Amino acid sequence: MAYTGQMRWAPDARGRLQGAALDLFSEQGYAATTVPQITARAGLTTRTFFRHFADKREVIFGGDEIPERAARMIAAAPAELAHMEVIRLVLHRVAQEQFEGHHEQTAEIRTLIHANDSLRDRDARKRDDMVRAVRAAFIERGEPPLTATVVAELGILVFQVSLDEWAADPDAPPMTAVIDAVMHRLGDLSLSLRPSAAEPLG
Amino acid sequence: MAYTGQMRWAPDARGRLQGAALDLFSEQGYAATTVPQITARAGLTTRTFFRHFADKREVIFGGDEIPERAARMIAAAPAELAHMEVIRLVLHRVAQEQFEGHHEQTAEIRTLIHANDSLRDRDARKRDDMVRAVRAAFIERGEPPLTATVVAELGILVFQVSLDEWAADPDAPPMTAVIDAVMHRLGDLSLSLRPSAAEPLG
DNA sequence: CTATCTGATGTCACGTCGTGTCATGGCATA
DNA sequence: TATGCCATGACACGACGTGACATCAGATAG
Repeated sequence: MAYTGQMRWAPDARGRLQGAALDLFSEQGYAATTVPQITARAGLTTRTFFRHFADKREVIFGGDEIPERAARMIAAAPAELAHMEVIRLVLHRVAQEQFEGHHEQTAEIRTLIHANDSLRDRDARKRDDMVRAVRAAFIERGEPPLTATVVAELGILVFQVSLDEWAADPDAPPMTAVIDAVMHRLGDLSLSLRPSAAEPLG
Repeated sequence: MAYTGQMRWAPDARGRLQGAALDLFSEQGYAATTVPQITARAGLTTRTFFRHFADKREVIFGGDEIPERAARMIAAAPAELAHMEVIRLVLHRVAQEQFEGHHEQTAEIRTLIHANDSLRDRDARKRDDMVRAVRAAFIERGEPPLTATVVAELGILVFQVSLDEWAADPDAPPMTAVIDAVMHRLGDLSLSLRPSAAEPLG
């Protein structure tokens, strides 16, 4: 299936590499696919692959703008909103704009990631990157560092759990609904952290 | 500093490799240290390194029994304890038994990890492994899956934030106190998730 | 005391990843 | 036509990680 013709100056080299990689990963698995295989299918050379992606995993994770967008949304959120309501607002918008309507593709990528330790590594660090970005945004809002840390961790916790729950269920409700469900469960659990709260535990 | 003598059958090869690696990492940095350098200092060969550690990073992360121990503690915890009190109990014990008294060494390792993306990757996946173990333990206790997921994520969130806060501060209070502080902050923040809670926000 | 077995280590060859460096080919612009 | 820019190619190379087989110390049996 490798192109023998002159693809060198065909447009969208990066996109061709991503397409070829995703195809091969689903055909043979991630580990069994080599970079030369990918570039052969895309009609490019190995060296060019590493000009577009820092390493083999980035062909899946590359071009993620969620941290920046989330930070901007937090900065633009009404000042009077409670911490976790800012989180809810941002997550809803990210869900709608980035994921809703791409359920199948998202599920495929999540499956791929969960099947390979090297990709799980990278996915877990991406989560950490998101936490850092959100934390910085809340500090920018004037929150004390520990509060910003915990809010950011909580927000990304909700995001990650919701994303995997949503992606794993073929008949899942809209991702915004999953987010709300996770946040509600979080509220239940946190009750026992506040002995002052006078509600009995379920 | 490389041993020229016959170290081949000297005891504790694994420990010698870890010691040599940690020394070299702090002297030259992680990325600049090669596996042959490590094995030369430990008086062994490259091949032997990879018999003891699956890859170069595992010389830092290897031999981590926290997930198993945490799972056993959860299984043994009194059935009437609220979710987050089980978490608090387990985290206190892990803090006391694994970290208290090793502040300096812990801080050094955390610094090393935070300075290198490849190690951050691995550290982030280790966190995910802990979440999975804790989640499984709560499911074993009879919790529904989503509750188990969120409890586990929350628990490990507290652990990770507390560990880094504690390690980063040379004059930190006991780690158990940091854990309690983080959990208290978590309770504050979660208030806004429960509109029914009648307390005003701080 | 010797034979044998076992497990850790050594030796060697190899494939893949990822980078440094310089050469080349298309395209735009003057 | 000349010039420069930039994406890509070509090549060499070091480091990572693995498979296969050889070797050596110590334990155990006879």
